[in-house]
Amino acid sequence: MTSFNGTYADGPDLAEFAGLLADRTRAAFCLALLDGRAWTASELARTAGVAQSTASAHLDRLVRGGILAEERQGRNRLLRLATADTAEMIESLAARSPYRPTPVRSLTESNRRRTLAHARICYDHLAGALAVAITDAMTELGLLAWDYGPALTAAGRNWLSELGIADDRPDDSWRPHVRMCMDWTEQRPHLAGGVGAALFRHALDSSWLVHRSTTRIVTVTDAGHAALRTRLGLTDDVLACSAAQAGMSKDSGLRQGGT
Amino acid sequence: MTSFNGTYADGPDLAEFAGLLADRTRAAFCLALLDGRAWTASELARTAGVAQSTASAHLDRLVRGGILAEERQGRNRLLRLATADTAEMIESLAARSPYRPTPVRSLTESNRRRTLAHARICYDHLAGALAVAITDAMTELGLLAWDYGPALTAAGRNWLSELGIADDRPDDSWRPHVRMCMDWTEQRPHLAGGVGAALFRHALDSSWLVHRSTTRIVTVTDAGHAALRTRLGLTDDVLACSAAQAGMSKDSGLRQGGT
DNA sequence: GCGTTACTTCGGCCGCTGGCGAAGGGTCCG
DNA sequence: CGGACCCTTCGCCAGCGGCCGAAGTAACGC
Repeated sequence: MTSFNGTYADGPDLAEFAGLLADRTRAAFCLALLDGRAWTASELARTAGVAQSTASAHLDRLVRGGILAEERQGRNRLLRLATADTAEMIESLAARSPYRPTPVRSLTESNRRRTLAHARICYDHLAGALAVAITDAMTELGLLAWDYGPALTAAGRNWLSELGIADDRPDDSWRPHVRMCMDWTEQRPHLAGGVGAALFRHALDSSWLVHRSTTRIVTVTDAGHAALRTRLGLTDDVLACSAAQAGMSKDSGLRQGGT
Repeated sequence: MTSFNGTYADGPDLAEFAGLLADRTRAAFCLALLDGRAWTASELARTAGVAQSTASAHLDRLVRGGILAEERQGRNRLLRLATADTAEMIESLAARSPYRPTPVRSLTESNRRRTLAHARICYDHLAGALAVAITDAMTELGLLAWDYGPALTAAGRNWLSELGIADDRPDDSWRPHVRMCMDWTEQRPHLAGGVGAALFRHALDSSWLVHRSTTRIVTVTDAGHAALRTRLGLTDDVLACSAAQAGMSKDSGLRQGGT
């Protein structure tokens, strides 16, 4: 008698699905995979701080539940988020989730967080303060309009094609090509969807941004500084990693790392 | 050592948030509340088939987590989904969730499911086969365009204003006014967002549709039949509740119930 | 072939979470 | 004021679910 749920027994089993994400370890996997890469099982295990055996079972569940896709490569098990759509859902849940603060343990830790909050990868597009600033600037310049939900204006489409950005279709055609993604550090929307992804790809290809592949951190190159300043009117204080602080040495080191 | 999650310890606590929905009872509450009404605590308890004490604790958690909003009215505790946004999120999770079939226990049970799959309320808009058909018809007639994600065309805006539908802003202005909501019975998108809600409201106001308040079931009136046929070209087989079956007596009874 | 590496399976442990009913506190109504 | 009703608090119980480590299998490289 403890298990019978009367009227609403049939229908979608929301609890089961949500249960997939309702575990620290599995959630850590999904958040890590938000960088869009494919990870191996042991990388994920190490990141989440659990034994391989534990990770293995969790990964089974996530794959079976359709959240992750796996690909076997020899003795490696490669895991990625199943679809862009899935990433979108996880983002939106993450934005609603309470922030779990952890005491800062070191200076490098502090730097990591600051750079992460400034610009990071969010599956296939850019997130963080910089992403929000870009979105704001595009609105300011009349490239984005918000009247009927976020959309590119004619000027916006021109702007993109001047950059040589192919305006390709999103994989799921019924989903908006221009979409907003709630930024969990800024609690404000930033550009996502097909256009957001295309713009991010362009920024990487043009070496405006550099992505060090082991983390989600993205850094702005000198070329990126110039481009974003002239094309979007971004100011230096937005482009630099938040208020000038320690860690500039690291920053500048990374900045000249642009290919 | 069992609880330390290394690198990803800080950041959004996705697991905690997902945990709110990862319980049969709490999920049942949320799904029930998708009808957009405010329910009392005991109504919810009864629907989910748990003791009041159990429900009380669950409701605390859901309110504390920001999923539900509560309002005390004398000795009653009224609960509703916190925002339209919340409803949207729950819908989207429900659409991804596995369908949990339950053996059909009776004829009325079977009828209930059939009518629910045909047309039901989904927070502030219409869902079910009828909603999908309406969306398809609007696309067919060039009222909706999908090129850059779903949007109203100029013709669509005219069509709405001919109906006298105020094209009001959604509460969250950064979210698309025209949005698609994945239908969990049809597994195809139907119209939602501000426009979807306005259209549904109009349909109720004009007595095209009738909503019996104790369930999520919506039925089409004779006026609704006529209107949807002439305005959108819907055919009778879509308008009637799926393939002609038993239960017509009930149907016709409801249909003439239009105010 | 051998050792190494990557992942999986198994058994056992522990703690969290959800369940109940009984009793207690508000609120409403007659 | 008394009874009915709605909700909450409390104590207790049961079971699920996550964790680990050890042993087993499968792939790679020398």
